Amino acid sequence: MTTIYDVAQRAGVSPATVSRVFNGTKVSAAKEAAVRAAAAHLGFVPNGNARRLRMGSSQIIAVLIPDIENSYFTALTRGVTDVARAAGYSVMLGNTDESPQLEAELVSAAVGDVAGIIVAPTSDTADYSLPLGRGVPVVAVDRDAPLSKVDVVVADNVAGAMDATQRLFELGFQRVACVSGPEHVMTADLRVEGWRRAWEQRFGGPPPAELCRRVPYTVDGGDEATASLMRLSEPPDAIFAGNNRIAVGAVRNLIGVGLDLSDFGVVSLGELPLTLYMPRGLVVTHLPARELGTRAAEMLLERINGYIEPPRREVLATVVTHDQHAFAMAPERAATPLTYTT
Amino acid sequence: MTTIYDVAQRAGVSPATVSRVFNGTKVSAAKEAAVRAAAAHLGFVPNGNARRLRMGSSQIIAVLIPDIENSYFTALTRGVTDVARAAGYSVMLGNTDESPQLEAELVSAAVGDVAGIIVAPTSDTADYSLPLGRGVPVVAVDRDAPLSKVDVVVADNVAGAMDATQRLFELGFQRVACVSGPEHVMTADLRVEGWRRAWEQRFGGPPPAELCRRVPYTVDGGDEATASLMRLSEPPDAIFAGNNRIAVGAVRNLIGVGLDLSDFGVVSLGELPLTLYMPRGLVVTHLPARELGTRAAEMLLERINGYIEPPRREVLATVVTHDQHAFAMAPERAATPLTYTT
DNA sequence: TTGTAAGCGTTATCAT
DNA sequence: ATGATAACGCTTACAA
Repeated sequence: MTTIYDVAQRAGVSPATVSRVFNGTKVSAAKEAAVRAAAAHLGFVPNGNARRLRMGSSQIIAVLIPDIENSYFTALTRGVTDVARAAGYSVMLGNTDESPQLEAELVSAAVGDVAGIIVAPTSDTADYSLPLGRGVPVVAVDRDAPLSKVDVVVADNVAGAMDATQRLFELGFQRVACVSGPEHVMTADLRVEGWRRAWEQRFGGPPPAELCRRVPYTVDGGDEATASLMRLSEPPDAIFAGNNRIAVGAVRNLIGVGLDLSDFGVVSLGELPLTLYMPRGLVVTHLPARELGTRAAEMLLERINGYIEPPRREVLATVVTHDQHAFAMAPERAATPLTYTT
Repeated sequence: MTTIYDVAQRAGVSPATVSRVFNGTKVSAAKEAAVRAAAAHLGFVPNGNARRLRMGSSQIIAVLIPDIENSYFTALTRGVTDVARAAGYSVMLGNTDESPQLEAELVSAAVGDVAGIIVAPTSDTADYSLPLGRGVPVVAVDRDAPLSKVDVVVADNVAGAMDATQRLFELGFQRVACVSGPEHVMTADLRVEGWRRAWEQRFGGPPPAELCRRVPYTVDGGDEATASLMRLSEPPDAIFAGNNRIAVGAVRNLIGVGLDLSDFGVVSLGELPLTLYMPRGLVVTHLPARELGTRAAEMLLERINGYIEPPRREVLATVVTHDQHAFAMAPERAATPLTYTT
């Protein structure tokens, strides 16, 4: 392995000068040229570990998400990588699989390797005292981390869910059910809350308990919950789906039993990727996934750079973003899109 | 920052003993307990940079993909992370955005930080002599890297494309056009070749040049190419789409102009994510995305662990995988799925 | 501007 | 089984 000593020798300078060349410190043009020539000749690449050990900083940030195959988290990650790269940081990716235990493992693996951590907590009991204690800042994204004093960037889940549900009421549906994610997952809890509020505002009372289901954030979860809901003696005439996968499962189930989605309301909180058709009647509330990621990355970089004020909490509105993939609906439908944004 | 010296002092042992405890070397039970207690009390986490510097190895592998927001590459990445984690490695993620220059930047940034690199080359002129020269193994995935002697794992693109196109002919379509990715992107080239062969086998001669378009691997690319194709004096009656995004663009365009997909053939090489509806007439050839990732990771780990035989090249068949998200089609359709696998 | 030299926190070699 | 100690490759005072 070629080191700065090899380069220095070949260029006829001291190791310090080589280091300076690669760090932008002032060096005479002649020596700089010699160093660069020598480095190129020897194929020298600085040893990142040595550099980081010496400088005590890491230039890597960890991103821990529950599901790398969900376009929502993928868009979020894209936001992070863009900001990180622009600041000279690399991104280390971890898939927590919605498992608090796996998340904890990944966090402790990351500490000692990274300059900071961006995590979508898999549980409202997640504890980040380990990295925090080591001086590694943490930013929670998409979901709160109530037990730890960390910066937070989340979407306005209650408002988004409430608006989405209200939209179904406005469309004339009466019995709007809710299929949300697991208990103790913050986004899932808040989306139920939004649904509940819309219901109360509409009818002046709480919704029937049997109309609300909590399932994994998966297609199958949405499918099965929908099946179960439709077996009720008084089934719903519309479903508020807590995320995109659940929405797909719901639609899959409804189509499977031959239901026409123009007569049955479905709303997805969160956009669908690469959508070919938006079925008639499907309403989509867009979540600012990429912005969540960029904002989280910006806040993390501030912390890394020494910002020490008390934790901040930012709530991003569910923005009016025209989904470039969502308008492949039939022409007559395109004229009056049902796509709904808060 | 707590170091092994702090722990050693508190536990009344030498730093070496602390190191041994954390590396599984034999230590008396009493001392081990003391060390662990002290470490826990102080919140000690080993410094990865120091360890890696000393050991000369990194426990991190870089994954460089062209588009983190494409479910195909996301599934591939998932495969890599699973294998990597099982072996105690972390994954560093880079988005090359299909840009050879950006890819080169990410590669040189990764060298010196990682134990190995898995990359989907953005160009058939990609050169990996830098990492290779530094002893950092590289595995090319999804696409070949003909200029560098690296291990390769790819799908059988020619066969997949050929079979897909043949399927359209079998369905009775006559003028099957091809919309593939950019020139010099290997998968795009090979998929054109597969289409060409199917055409030749069907008609005994080469396809008309104007029936083949090369565009970016994007929805818009597929949309625009389709529009252009349909303006031909003799337009196609079916389209072979070189990847999932292009397929979505093609379908979007066709639906936009009011075409019924039961009368027009479209085949996508590569699955669609979270698909709500499979339009009648849409054929999907599945690519073994996750397997590509796991295999690439396995081969890379072998190299990292000292395997020094000549470069290997593995071609994965486009497997018979029933896409769990792709069967939400109308019931009568589900009975005779058009989903096609090679 | 340039060189010398002292660490950064760990592991591994050598004694004990 | 345990402890002292010398690297690993780099950055950065401090000198010159």
